[in-house]
Amino acid sequence: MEKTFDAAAEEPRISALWREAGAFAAGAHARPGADAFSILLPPPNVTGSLHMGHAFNHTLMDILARWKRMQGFDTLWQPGLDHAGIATQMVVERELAKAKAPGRREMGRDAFVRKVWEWKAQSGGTILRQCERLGDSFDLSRNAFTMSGAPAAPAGEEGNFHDAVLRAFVTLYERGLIFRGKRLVNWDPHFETAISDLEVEQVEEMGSLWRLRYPLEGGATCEHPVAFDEDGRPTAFETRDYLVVATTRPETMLGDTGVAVHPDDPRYAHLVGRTVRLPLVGRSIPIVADAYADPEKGTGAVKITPAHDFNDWEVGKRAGLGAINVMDTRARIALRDNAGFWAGIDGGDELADLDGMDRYEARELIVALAKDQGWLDGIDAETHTVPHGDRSRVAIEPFLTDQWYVDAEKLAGPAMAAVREGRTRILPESQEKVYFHWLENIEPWCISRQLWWGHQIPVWYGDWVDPQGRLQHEAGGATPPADEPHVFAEHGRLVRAFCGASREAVREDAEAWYRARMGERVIVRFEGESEDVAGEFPEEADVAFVMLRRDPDVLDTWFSSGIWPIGTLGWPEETDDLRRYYPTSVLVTGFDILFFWVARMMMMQLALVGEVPFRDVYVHPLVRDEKGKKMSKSLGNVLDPLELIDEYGADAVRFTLAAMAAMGRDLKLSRDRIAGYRNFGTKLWNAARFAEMNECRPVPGFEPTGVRLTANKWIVGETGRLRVALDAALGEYRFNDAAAALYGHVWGKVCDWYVEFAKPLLADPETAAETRATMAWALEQCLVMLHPIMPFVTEALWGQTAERGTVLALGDWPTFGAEMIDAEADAEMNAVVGLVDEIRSVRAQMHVPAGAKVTLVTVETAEPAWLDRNRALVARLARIERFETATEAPKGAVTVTVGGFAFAIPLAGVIDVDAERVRLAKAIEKQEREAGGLRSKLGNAAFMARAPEEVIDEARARLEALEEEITILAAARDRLAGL
RNA sequence: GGGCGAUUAGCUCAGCGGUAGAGCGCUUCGUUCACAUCGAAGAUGCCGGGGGUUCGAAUCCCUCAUCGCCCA
Repeated sequence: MEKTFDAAAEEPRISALWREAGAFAAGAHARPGADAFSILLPPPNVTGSLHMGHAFNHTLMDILARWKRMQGFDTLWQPGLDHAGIATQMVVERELAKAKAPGRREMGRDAFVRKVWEWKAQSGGTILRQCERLGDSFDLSRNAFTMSGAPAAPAGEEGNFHDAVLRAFVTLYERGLIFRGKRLVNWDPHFETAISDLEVEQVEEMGSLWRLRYPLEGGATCEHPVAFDEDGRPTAFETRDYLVVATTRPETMLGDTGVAVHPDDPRYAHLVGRTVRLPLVGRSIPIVADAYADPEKGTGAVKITPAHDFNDWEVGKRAGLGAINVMDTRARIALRDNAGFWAGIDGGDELADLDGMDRYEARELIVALAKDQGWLDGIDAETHTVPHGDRSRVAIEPFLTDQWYVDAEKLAGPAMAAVREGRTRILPESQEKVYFHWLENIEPWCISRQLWWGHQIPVWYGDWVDPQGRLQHEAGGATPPADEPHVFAEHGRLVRAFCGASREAVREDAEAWYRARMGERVIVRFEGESEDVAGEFPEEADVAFVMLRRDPDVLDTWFSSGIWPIGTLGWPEETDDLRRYYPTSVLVTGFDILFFWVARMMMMQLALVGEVPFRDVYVHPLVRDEKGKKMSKSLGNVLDPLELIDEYGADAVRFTLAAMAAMGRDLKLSRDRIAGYRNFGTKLWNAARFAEMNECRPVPGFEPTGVRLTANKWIVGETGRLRVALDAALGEYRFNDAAAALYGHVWGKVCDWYVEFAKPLLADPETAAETRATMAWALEQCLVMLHPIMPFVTEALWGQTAERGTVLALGDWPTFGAEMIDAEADAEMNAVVGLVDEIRSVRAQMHVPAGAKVTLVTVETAEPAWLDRNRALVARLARIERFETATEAPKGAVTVTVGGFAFAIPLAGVIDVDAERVRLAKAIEKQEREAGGLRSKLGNAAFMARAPEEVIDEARARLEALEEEITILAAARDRLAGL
């Protein structure tokens, strides 16, 4: 064997081994009749590449999957990719621009979608190959994709996911849980699409607060304070014929439809109901009373632009103000063909200059005009939060449009109940509160996107026909009848919506509806279909013809990933997989997508199949850099997991992540830490190397509880202890405890002590055979139990140390436990360890040369039995040459105590009396401090009366042992005084 | 503004009612036949401040301070 594990060379070979063995197939290594353990890979974006967050998330899942698989559960780890609407469309558009190819608009929708599929075939899914480097054991034969089976999907992209998404939409639509509405949305002017609340990030920016003067109409005036007394009360006023409003967005004044003041604001009470004349525009707009106007902020009067601000929208609704949209989809001022804008005004020349201008240019121009025309009252610097699109990074524009919404409030109830009733657990518990808080305050979820890459909404529109059979072609401005839920106003006319999972279903539905209103001779066609109706009604000339146009929008990516749990298992078909693996066992995810994904999956699965999607949700922290900063490309502090794997090996990276995965806190990753765990792998490797050199090979039928030698019994017991601790930790997602238990066992027990104990035993023919077998077994168990966290090095050693019938990934997880512990062996070896530690410590402190051999004197008539039996070990580990007994410690010796026995080490000529005096004094002081505490405790009547008996007994026993040691040490100190 | 969390050894963090822990770093010693990606030994803590509950508090409660994060 080499001295170290060559991760770079071995890892690909081992990955291939697993692939060939089909080790990750669902159900591999399942016991007959085993329960299922299923876990979903949160589908990475098809555009993505593996970053540290994935590496962490995947490592935790892989540990669970490998552990459960080895335990014999019917394990499914379901992988797949997310089509990631905006992100992918963005990437492909960027690629097209880079290649100087025609852009999206030039090539048209169908061609563009084909391009995206081409791109996906070529470079999508890189991330899944990168996952192999990490050791992810998901079942790639079941790889899913959120766009599989979509109409334009090329060969090889078949699947049911598209059908499932449409089915989900139709089901929710039919149950009234999806609706269409005209309201303000968060509009991304860069991508020209609506986005949901969650995709908006609030960014704090330095900005200005502009004060604008709006002239009062009808001779109204207001008194404005100009001087104050020392208590801040106004003492002098000036009469003004204008109102000052403060705004951070002067450009939206073009769409103002009112000015609000607080109802209790004495300054303006008399003005409520009057009007102001909007500068530049010339529109008369009312002054309204609304508590939204904060008397403390600005001037206390606030301009109201319902079409461009969420708060103003609400004020406008309350006050009955109209909403005038003054921008286009790219957030440019749009006035020319804007009928709503021109209604009732004729406007000044400046408006022509503003038309078509970007919103920020328009802002500058309007401020300049205000200054020139004397209605700019002043400018204050102010910081404020500005909403930004999380993908585009541009300021979003509240925008009045028709969009599809999920009535999230109705879905939230069952999602909260499921957690409240414990059908789904969220861990750590603190995340439950976050979950509830969000669901309790949930707003309708905007799910339509004005994009091309995604699931096109399965809704078609045809002209509305009223119950009397009259077509409403030109019903401009008509509002949909209240009793008709499927009727909407589209581009100024009424349309009837038909929703269905297939064209056939929609055609049938539509035909039935139209025929009921217009007679049997109605032909329904989809846009793009032939308009030739001759074949169907050859005899009839007066056939009514209805054309259905599909809603061009696509669904929010999170709508489709929201059904990931059932969609990947074949829903809406009632598949065996669904029965077998649903609900999934656990979802492992970062808290950053608790709302985006987890809560929505809960809502959607409960709505669609009436059952929770997962039993447990383990919410893990985010990976940050060494300084605790979120890793980001712009900060340049990104640690690339692949680079780290190249440098330290996948096992080291995985172990580090597991070791740092304590619940509820961010984890800060450092290279030192990874190097440390790489060293741990080397340590294990060399223990195996030692075993190989000593011909320790697994013995078939080896029975660990049948060993005779104390040291062997001891390591068998320690191994049992580890299994219990490890399973307990993993069962509660305490990955860091699992990692610590393994580290402590392998390094602290096996390597530090058992290997050393074994050395003399291996040299003695009497004890060699049993020790070889035990050593092989103990190491084998280390490999097995370490495998979920460090799969590569353990698999390599597994294959190297014996002929195996199977890969370790499909090895059997142990079930032994506390019954393996032999209390006597435990006590004996602990005494040996204690003695060796004491002697080593004394030697180091007395500066005894490392190579020097010394004598150990038991200050007693006879040696304790445990020492007698383990002389060879102590001799070797503590460098003892001779063992003696004496009733009194020799002069010039140092004293140590172990298990109530006093041992002396004669160091005549070597001993530094002063150093020994200091050492003893220090030891006694420490013991006395503890003993003192215990004595006062035991002397405390309240403690004796109220503390549990075990605690009292424990304290007594501990005090007794302490006093014994103190006696010995004190005697040693007194003897020293004579020197 | 609302909510959540953190404050423990030089650093990064466990522990969350019964004797203060780990890794890294640091100091000293060591080329003993598994391992220098190593071994042995060692130092370092009023467990953020104050108050309370309790026989007993790093751990539970209150409060203050500081720092994060999420939602407005």
